[in-house]
Amino acid sequence: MKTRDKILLCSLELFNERGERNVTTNHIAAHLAISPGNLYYHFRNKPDIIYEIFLEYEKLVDYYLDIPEDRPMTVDDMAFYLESVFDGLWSYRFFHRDLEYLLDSDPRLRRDYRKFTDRCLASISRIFEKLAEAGIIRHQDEELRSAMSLNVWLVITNWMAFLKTAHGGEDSASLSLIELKQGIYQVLTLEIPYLAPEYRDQVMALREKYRPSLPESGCDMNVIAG
Amino acid sequence: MKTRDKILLCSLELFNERGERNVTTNHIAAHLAISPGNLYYHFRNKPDIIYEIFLEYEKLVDYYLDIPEDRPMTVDDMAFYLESVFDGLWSYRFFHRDLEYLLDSDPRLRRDYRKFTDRCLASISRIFEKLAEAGIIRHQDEELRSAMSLNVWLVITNWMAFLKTAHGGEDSASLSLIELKQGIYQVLTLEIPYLAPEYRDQVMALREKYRPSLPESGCDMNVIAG
DNA sequence: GTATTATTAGAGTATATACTCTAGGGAGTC
DNA sequence: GACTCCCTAGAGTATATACTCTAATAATAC
Repeated sequence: MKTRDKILLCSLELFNERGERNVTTNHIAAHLAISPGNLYYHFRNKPDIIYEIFLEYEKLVDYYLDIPEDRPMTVDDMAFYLESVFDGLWSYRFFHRDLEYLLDSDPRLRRDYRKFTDRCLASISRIFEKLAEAGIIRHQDEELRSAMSLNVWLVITNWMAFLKTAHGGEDSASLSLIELKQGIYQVLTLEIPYLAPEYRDQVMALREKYRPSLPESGCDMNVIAG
Repeated sequence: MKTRDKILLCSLELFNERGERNVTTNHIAAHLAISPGNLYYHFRNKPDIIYEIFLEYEKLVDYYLDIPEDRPMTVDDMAFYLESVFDGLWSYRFFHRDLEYLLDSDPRLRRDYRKFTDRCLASISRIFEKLAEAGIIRHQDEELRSAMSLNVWLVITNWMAFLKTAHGGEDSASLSLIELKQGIYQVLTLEIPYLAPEYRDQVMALREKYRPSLPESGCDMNVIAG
């Protein structure tokens, strides 16, 4: 593997584990057993590294949220979207943690991230539309659909922060993908009142699969180090 | 005003304006025209300052979310709760921005914040319960109510981050209380399907008051510096 | 008054952080 | 061999950051 790619991979790992704020370029170089000079040969600065990682993240989520327009949507599709998005969120979990600071440090990233959010919201809205076309949920007007999509986005992107701050162990590092995916339970909660009766049981069964198993909070049991 | 209180007030202002990460103890001292030694006479370290500010924030929100148990709840009460909570969020807006880092820096804060979240969730859930008792929304079972409360909490606490990252001007500082309160629109969106027919129009009218007036995104018009 | 305590100034320090600069190694080509 | 190009090492630097230390001043108690 090329040094440049090793830097990106290692940075992502360290950022995810310790948070971008706690990872310096010197840490990254040391972890790879290369010199700082070497790292700065490949990247002009830290925001450049982060920007490249964002491009990967963006690409992944765009791929996941590609909506096939040649066939109706199924409940399985919806489950797949949810699983995928939470997978992406997990793989690049450092990103949403320090998002505001990162965007303040890099105008390019701010611009791109804004467009990225817009695409995600549009995709979520389109998913709702296609779920309605397939008779899985009831039709909603455009305005309600976009407000709902935004709520779904807020729940998805904030679920991890909630887990890290309100639940779990002594530090925010202890968090597992399993717990993260309990966010799917929360997202499906939003859909409940809109479900068509014919599909209600199926979706409720899906939701049940993600029901949080841990006690509400204040307990460190069963927390798996991430 | 006592130096100690001045330090707290100035810290809060600077944190809110620039983000905790961008404000050093030296900045705070300089801004108050006092010496670093003086600041450290009053506070052992930076997390101590933040902890004290959190205690104020906690006290304010606890006060706002006190539920009167001697009378039924009204739609006006609900509006008041929403307005109040977003006011609190605005006054201490630095806090949720760097929450994860702050909690990692101070175990005391982590513990207290967790309990604080639990109380907020319980209050939200109690509000739903009382709204149902008053016939404003339909009754829901305990499990759905707590999942809904959690979604409300996620939307409330993440709405500001969304505005700062996905909308608005070139930096996350440009944000107004007006825009923030459009989060109320999002919260009320969650309640729509549960509204009792008799109250539907009233709540929908309330919601309409907070409808976002700005174009969806990618536009810098009308953004008021905060 | 004096003694004591609370408060303040301000220089100073250890460490960290992002980043630079120079020198050079290794591989391919002529 | 010499030239070039890509890559790397590693010492070094300017700045920032959180915090300390000492001495002096103001307030209060007796």
